[in-house]
Amino acid sequence: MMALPTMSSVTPEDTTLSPPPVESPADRIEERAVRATLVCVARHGLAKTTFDDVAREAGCARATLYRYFGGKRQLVLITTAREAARIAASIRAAADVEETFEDAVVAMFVRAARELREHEALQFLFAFEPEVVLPHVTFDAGNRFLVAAGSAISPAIARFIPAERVERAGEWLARVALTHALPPTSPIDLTDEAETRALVRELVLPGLLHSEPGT
Amino acid sequence: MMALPTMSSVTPEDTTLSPPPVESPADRIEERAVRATLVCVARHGLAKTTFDDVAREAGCARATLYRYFGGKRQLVLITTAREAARIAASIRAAADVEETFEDAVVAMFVRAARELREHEALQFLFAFEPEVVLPHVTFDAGNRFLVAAGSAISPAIARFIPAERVERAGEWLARVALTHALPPTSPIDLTDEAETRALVRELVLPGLLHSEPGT
DNA sequence: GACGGTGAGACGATTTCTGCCTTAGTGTCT
DNA sequence: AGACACTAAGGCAGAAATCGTCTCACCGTC
Repeated sequence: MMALPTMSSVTPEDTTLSPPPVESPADRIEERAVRATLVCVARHGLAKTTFDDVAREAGCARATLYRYFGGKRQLVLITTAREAARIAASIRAAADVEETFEDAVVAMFVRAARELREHEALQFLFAFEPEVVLPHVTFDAGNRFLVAAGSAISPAIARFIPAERVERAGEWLARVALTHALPPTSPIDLTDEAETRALVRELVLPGLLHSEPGT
Repeated sequence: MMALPTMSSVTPEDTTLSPPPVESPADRIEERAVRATLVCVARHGLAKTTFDDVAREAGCARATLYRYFGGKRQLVLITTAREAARIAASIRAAADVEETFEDAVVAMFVRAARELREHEALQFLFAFEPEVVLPHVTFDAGNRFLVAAGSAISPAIARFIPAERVERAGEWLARVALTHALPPTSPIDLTDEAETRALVRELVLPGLLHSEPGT
């Protein structure tokens, strides 16, 4: 069960320090709306979440949300994009503090698995509205999701891999991570660092460290 | 997160053995509907649960539910009554296997706390729709809830208490249990057997074992 | 074959949700 | 002070859902 997030007491400083800490009210409303969307989806599911719910949870009027987003569809799209970017950044950050390639890959796998497992909205969708998410993480006309995920993590492994193979390596890492992180449950728990290291050492790294570039 | 209960594979035998194990289809549908209601409330909350949802979850047609129950209101009432009876029976059963009064009281408290904590539908309501449940567990024109709860557990303590004081004792035990089991959280975790035993020994039993009957 | 019970679906009535609008209130800038 | 930008609150009409009831086909039992 999740804690009740009282949106009235929003802490003005966030953990993001890349942009200057000034926060325009527009950013705060957009931020609150995105958070509220996630809270509502985690609580009621996407189908049962209304625009009213999000506005109430965000502590603003419906009209304000219409001004920022065009409607429920766009709100969900923006929320999804934001969450994807946030998770990708989190995964890259986990890799950036590691010294070796193996450590970086293990850290990314563990971080990715934890981000997914602790994501209450995503968990709800996987459990009760899989038709909403499954099409996006499986075949969707050219593996757009896997390609995007691979591109997102490629920067984190660029310092370990020859440039011409970074994209392929990133896509493959994303593929391996997804296979183990998403249902159906795999025998390996990617949130467990030791298990993940064994997997990475035995099965993942050998495929990435050989010298021939492949097709 | 809860497991996905596939209602299609309903086990024909239940743990209830008081009535003969024959189960008419009417009982099975009513049983499925009650279960489905709890599942839906745990998943979406009471406000967002539609009659359609319950019918789909129960694996039967909406018309069938209308035949058994008159509508959402009655369905919820019957479900509530059934759950209350089930939990009360569970609490009594926990007491019945104990030898001493102290053991019985401790067992009832622990069982009650666990029933409440593991009750996903109830947890959802407390967390997100408290206005639905709070009026019933607090002042509701004569403490109907506490009186009912006390009467429900009185049979389990009748063998330890003089008959003329059983009702008052049951009502008081229910009161103490509720104070600690419901939010706001108390320092004592009633699901912890040792903590509960200390509470019972120091504060609960002394009030019940003195000889004068009170007003 | 008749019968009772069920699932599936259609139907209007009602309620809710959506998207857009106006109004009043608040804080900032000039 | 006054102009201005922005937002909360709520009204409104159309769209969509939900509700309650109905009919009909199907199926197992008698």
